[in-house]
Amino acid sequence: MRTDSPFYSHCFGVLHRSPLFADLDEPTLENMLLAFHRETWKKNSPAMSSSQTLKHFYLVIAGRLKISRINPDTGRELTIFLLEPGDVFDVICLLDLREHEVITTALDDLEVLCAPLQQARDWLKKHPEFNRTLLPYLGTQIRALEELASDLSLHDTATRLSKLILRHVDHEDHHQELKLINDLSNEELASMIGSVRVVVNRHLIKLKKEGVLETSRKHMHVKNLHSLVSRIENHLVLQ
Amino acid sequence: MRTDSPFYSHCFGVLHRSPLFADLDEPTLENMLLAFHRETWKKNSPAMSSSQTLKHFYLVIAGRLKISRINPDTGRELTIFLLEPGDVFDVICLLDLREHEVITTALDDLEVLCAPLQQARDWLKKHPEFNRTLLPYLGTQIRALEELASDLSLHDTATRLSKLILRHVDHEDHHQELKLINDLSNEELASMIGSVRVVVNRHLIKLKKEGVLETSRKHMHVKNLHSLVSRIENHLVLQ
DNA sequence: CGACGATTGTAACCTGGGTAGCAGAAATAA
DNA sequence: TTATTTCTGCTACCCAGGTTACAATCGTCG
Repeated sequence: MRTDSPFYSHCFGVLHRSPLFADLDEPTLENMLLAFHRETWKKNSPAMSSSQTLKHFYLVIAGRLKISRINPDTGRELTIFLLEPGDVFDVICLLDLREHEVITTALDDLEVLCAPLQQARDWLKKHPEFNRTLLPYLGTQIRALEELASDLSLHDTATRLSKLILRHVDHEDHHQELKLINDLSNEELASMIGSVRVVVNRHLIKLKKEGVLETSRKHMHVKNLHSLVSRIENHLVLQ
Repeated sequence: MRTDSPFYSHCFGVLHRSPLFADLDEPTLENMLLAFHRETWKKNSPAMSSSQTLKHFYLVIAGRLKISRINPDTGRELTIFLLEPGDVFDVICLLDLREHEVITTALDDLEVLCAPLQQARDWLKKHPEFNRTLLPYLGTQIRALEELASDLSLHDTATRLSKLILRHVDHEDHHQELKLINDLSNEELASMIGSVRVVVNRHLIKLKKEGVLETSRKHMHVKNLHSLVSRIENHLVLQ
């Protein structure tokens, strides 16, 4: 990658905001960036295959990348991760070099940096500070997975949906818009909580009628945050 | 810990069979063992609390340790991990030093080694070879969690139970006994697949009637492995 | 041995959340 | 503009898998 391109400095900005890279010093970062090349995918297209992630390591620069699994018999899909700029993929292959069978989908026009997987593993050895930032990053990923699993088994769909929304409320924004997921279809939301479009739609309508949410097509924002919270804590299912 | 005790050599044996430690050389292992002290819990008692795992790092030497989550409203439990000798806990705290709220239960009389968490983190820095073995270990943990989550959302209880059994068939043993879970109650099995005793019992009885399994109280072994496999692949639900 | 707790077998019943289907609205393409 | 696709809203229906309850059986411990 050329160091004088505007894209290069854009990448730099993304890295500085990523928990994985923010702590690294400039020379290390520059060194890493040079090993990457750029790849892109169009919105709503399948992205890297599981054979590619065995050979290459990706860093999301722009757009969202959905990592999911599908039951081929029923067509049901479960979103495992929803990656955003600053995230890397596939961390599991990085750890054990074994194939990781998942479906990847570009939810937006996607821009990633790509380096040989072995290269990334070398960084782990050579740059202990990268190792130091990777471990907490792994921690949050594992916690997210564990939360997903236990929610699926311990909570009903209404609670899971409320938790999903709550987790993405932008507290900085005084309108309490949702970040990352505010433009997803009911179908995509369903995939994130391990349910189905119709059910998500049912619950969303109920939440709207009760004045908790406001939605227009592919957009939603929270009107009554407090009610949303108490609904999760008390498992309230009001009429 | 004293290096001349029989317990010490027992620990050595466990470590040599653990994927996490098998690759380390003798001096490193000895060095690590010296930093540990021994702790025990009685069968069926709650083990370490989530505040303890923030300060200490544990290595299972004997007995099984169940890591689970509970929905306090319903009493439903989901087993997240079932740790056996050679496993360590809590890897998530090791990664990010944040509290990890789970329930731990000793399924047998439990013997663990315990070291200060900071000590374990130092090993990661000082012994790159430990780091090297930890990463693949993390990989298998993450894969297990991901499998759990997607099974919960994409497969029915019959399939999940069959997969659980299949995963624990001891192929070395020509009787195809189950390892690790062969003496668990229906209740515990249910917790492992995110279901409920009655449902697990229903399916087990069906499997027995069809000659796939044989069970006596708290014990089971597979009679027809082939049928079990095809039942998972084809999602067969025979009468 | 006898009694008590834990586990398993079985039945009756109920409902959350799934499937199937369609109409209308909104976005997108032609 | 019209045509086409993608979404949302809504209805009717159905069943896997949950709850509850109880009897039978097994272990084990005084």
